[in-house]
Amino acid sequence: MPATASKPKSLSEVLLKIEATIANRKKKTAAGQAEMAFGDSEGLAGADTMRGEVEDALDIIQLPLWENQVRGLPNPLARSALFSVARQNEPRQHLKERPITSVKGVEIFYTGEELRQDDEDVFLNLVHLARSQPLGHEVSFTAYSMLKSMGWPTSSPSYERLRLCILRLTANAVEIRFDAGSGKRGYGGTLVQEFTFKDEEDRHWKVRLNPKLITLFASDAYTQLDWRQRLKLRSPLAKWLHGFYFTHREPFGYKVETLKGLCGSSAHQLYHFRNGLKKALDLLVEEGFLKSWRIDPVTDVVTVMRATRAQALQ
DNA sequence: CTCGCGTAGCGTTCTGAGGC
DNA sequence: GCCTCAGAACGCTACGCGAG
Repeated sequence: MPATASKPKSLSEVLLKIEATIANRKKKTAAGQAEMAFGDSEGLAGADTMRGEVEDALDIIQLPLWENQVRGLPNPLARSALFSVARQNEPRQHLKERPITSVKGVEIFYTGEELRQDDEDVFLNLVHLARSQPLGHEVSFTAYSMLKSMGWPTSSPSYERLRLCILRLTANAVEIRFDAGSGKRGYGGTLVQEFTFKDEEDRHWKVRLNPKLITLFASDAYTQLDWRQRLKLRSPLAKWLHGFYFTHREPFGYKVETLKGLCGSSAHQLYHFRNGLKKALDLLVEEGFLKSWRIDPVTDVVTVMRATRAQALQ
């Protein structure tokens, strides 16, 4: 098997490679042109390799390099029921081209096993790991480190839970259309493109994300979520609200019923959901994310006041 | 020290009943 | 229609252990 040019692993490596290639090309120009004019096969092969490398390099797509204590969360995902808060012990539904409840300006159709907040945790973390290299390249990690970084226990059920989350994120089809700043955008595909569980040699799990995911991470399409704050929230509804209100600098008022739909709650009665909502909002105040909240007794509209950064850090 | 696994019991969440 | 509360279900956690 002929040796192939190794793929560059990071943006800086790619840039170095391009510089080296260009320098090399300049050196060879005079002699190279003469060789190629005579149909020198090595010269042509070299030119092809070089073109491939440069094309590869120009195609590089990389996520924004946010800090370690935050996670990049695409607004359309936070403002919809794609990652729902459904009861944990309820069997997950298999959905087929199901329209997902979302705010105005976001349209989502989903096929696959129902996704919940634990899937979102895993997805956010995979994207976080993937941000340091070009999208579409393999991301490698140990299950243990992944569990630790999500604050999950490292006991056997958690490994299985993590495996199933990645499986669900791989075996689906999502169609997202949303308005962002400069007009309508969209994404279609799986959330995780490919995975390998536990490489026999190094015990690492490997996943590959779809490069087209970059559409969801344009500067006006995603939010940098406070990860440590999210980790402290154990209730799925509190996690969802945290993500939802994180994408709103000045949150609008939403009716309890609207929030129930947006978060994909499985509560049968609205007052049951209202109870859970009150507890979750209290939790967000406790963690310093919200300054206060209120449900209007007449209109049933929920209004929240976000804490300033300084207040949140206290 | 990191990683992976097993298990008992706790805790969270939802539901239905009963009352207002 | 809404609220409170007790019971049920089961997922999650704490803890300990072993391997590398």
